[in-house]
Amino acid sequence: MTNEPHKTYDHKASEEKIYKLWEDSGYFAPEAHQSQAGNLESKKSYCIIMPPPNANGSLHMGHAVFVTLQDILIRFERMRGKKTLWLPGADHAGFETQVVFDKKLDKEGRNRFAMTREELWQEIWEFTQTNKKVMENQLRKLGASCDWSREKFTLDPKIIEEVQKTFIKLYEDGLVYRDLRVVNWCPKHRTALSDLEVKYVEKTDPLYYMKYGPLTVATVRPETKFGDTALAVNPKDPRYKKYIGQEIEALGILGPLKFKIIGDEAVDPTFGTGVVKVTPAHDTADFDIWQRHKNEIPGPKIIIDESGRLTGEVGEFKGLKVAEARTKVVETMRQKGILEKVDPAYVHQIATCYKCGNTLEPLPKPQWFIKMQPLAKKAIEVVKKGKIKFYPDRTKKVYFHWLENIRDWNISRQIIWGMRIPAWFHESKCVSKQSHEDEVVKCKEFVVALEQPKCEFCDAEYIQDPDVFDTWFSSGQWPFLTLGYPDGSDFKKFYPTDVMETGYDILFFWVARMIMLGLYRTGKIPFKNVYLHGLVRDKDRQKMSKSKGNVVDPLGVADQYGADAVRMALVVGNTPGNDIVISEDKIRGYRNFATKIWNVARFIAMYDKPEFRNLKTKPTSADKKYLAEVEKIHKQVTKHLEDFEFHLAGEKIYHYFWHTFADKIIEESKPRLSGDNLVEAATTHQTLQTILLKSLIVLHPFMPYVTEEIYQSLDDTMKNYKLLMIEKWS
RNA sequence: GCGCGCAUAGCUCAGCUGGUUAGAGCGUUGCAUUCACAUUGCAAAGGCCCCUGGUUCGAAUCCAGGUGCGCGCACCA
Repeated sequence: MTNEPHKTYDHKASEEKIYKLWEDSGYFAPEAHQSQAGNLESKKSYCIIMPPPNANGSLHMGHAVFVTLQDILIRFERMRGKKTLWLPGADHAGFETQVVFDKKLDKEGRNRFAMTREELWQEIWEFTQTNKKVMENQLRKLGASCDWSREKFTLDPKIIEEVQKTFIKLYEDGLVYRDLRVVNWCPKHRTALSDLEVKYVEKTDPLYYMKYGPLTVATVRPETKFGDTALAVNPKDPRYKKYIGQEIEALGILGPLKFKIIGDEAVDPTFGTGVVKVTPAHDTADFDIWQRHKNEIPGPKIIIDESGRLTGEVGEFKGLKVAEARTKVVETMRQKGILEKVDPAYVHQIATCYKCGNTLEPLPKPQWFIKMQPLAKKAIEVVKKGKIKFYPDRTKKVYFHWLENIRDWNISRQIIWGMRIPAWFHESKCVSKQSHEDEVVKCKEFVVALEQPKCEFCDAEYIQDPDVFDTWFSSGQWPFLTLGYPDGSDFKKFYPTDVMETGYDILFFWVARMIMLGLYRTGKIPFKNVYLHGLVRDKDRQKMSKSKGNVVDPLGVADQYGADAVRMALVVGNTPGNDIVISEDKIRGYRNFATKIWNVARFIAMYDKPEFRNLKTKPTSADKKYLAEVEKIHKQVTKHLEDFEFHLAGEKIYHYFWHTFADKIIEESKPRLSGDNLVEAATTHQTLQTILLKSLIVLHPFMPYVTEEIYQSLDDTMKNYKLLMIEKWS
């Protein structure tokens, strides 16, 4: 330290060097602990599976949050002597990545629908591999002490195989089924989406009242008229009771029509006219009505295609986009006198694609669904019994609410970037035929299996389902997949993991599904604790977004102010589960704190004298008081970290170090240090050194770089180990 | 419609299971200093702890209601 000329901590000179020191030491891996004598002989293990960032871009502040919090926990537990494993990974992020890649193609004037599956796959593969490398280095820069030797990618062959096995098991247990349903279809992306991927937005639209013979129907979607197969009323509605079971004649746009009128409880007599047109192909509620009246009325009549244009028996409207068709249909109805009136400002919620914001088109599609209720029941149970704890505790109410009302999960996606579904369809139409024993045999329509099956009865081939899994189906299994379930030794050692730390925005998408699928596949909970952090916002509490131009790039500010400063800014003042406010001012403040730490260390080193070594020090009562004080802070920080109160832990040590240690203790020590009484000076110096070391230990999980840099410059007599990273916490 | 939250200094927020003069950071205003600190230190100003009622010896803290705001879920055409 004495020959260190810099007056400030130079993070640029330090970070890369220090990270290399850590990584080369091997202590990111849990195994290293066993070889370390003394401190790290504990048998206790501690594991966090890192939420795998999507390999389709670079890291943002949200990633910096989880890196910081998880690294704090890992470093804390490592110093406490546990065999810590923080397992990193990356997610292929099926749909998300395909959307990002679509945009890239768009810029280049290309289109994925004009590419072969193989070409597209290969290009996206390379794209994700490049991103993955970038992200790995960004994680390093932020100081993540994770075990790179165990890094996983969701498309590793072993992982794909296990995911497919889970699907097969679900199928064999009757929890996966294939069914024709009206699904959430995005006409832009041309894939179905799960219910969670639907974003409802409020919209004001005209409500059109259309005549159907003697009755009138109110709708916002007159263009779906061509797909009507019946009318429905509430069976208790006195106005319409008499019509039930009857057939009415109506003037349609393309000519006269006949509709049967049915009674169904789902019809709300207070809405509109109390009469509903049943369009089973293009409305989920209508589809359900049809399901209940299958033998009375015709089934889905498709008049809108996958790109959101009119198709089928729609006359001159064929090929029009839905919005255009609506205008023209309304115009035609007006001319023909079918339109009774228009309520111009009807406020309602419409389903949109969470990615592109386009209106979703409900379309009937056969898809793979997971029956969620049995899985949800167990997932509720383990949390109710306290086997999994939530931080903050209130988040579990939200978790219960969702699980208690859960609906079946559509896991089919009509994209190519993802894991293929291990289902195989019979090539040509299944034909019944006579076997040699005059029995009627039937080829199976589909087979669920890892390998391509052979048909027992004919020469036709089974072709694999072109669809892929919803990405969350694979990430929902991430904890046990990454640990090498079922036979991996890591699985035996580290599962269930200790903490799942992630953003509250993916509680349903990810956390709940990990619990359900983890329980289902392994019979055990995937983790013991769930810690949820909030969304990152700017100093005006605005959501960060590129369009607002308020995005703080974590790597940019880390480069400017140091990773330690960024980490600290993400911790202090941010309570569990609440949104995280960050600003450059705040980061600058913690850069100054790093400088403060640096100078405290420099100051103490300045007063180090070789002759102190031979003196017997005599701690005064003031020294003892100071030492007790730092011990108390140490205890408090320990408790806060055990309770996942990062903000309190960070603030406490920050405040202590600056305003007690630097401002008071050091200031008061100055006269003694420079005085003539050597024993007094040596004692004082000794006390300061002890406090410094203790502080460095407590600060290390939060600000690993500057603390390690200082530790490296300390005299060996003070240290137990070569690295602060593995110093004894207490 | 159902559910979950939040309302504390100019701004962003801490204040755990109720207990002496309500805290931090940033900002503002003075003063000091280049003595380890591209600074830092000392000090000051600034709050009906949303409103109303209740429980209590005592409430920012617990309960009820109200008001305002945020978020999540939801197949009313």
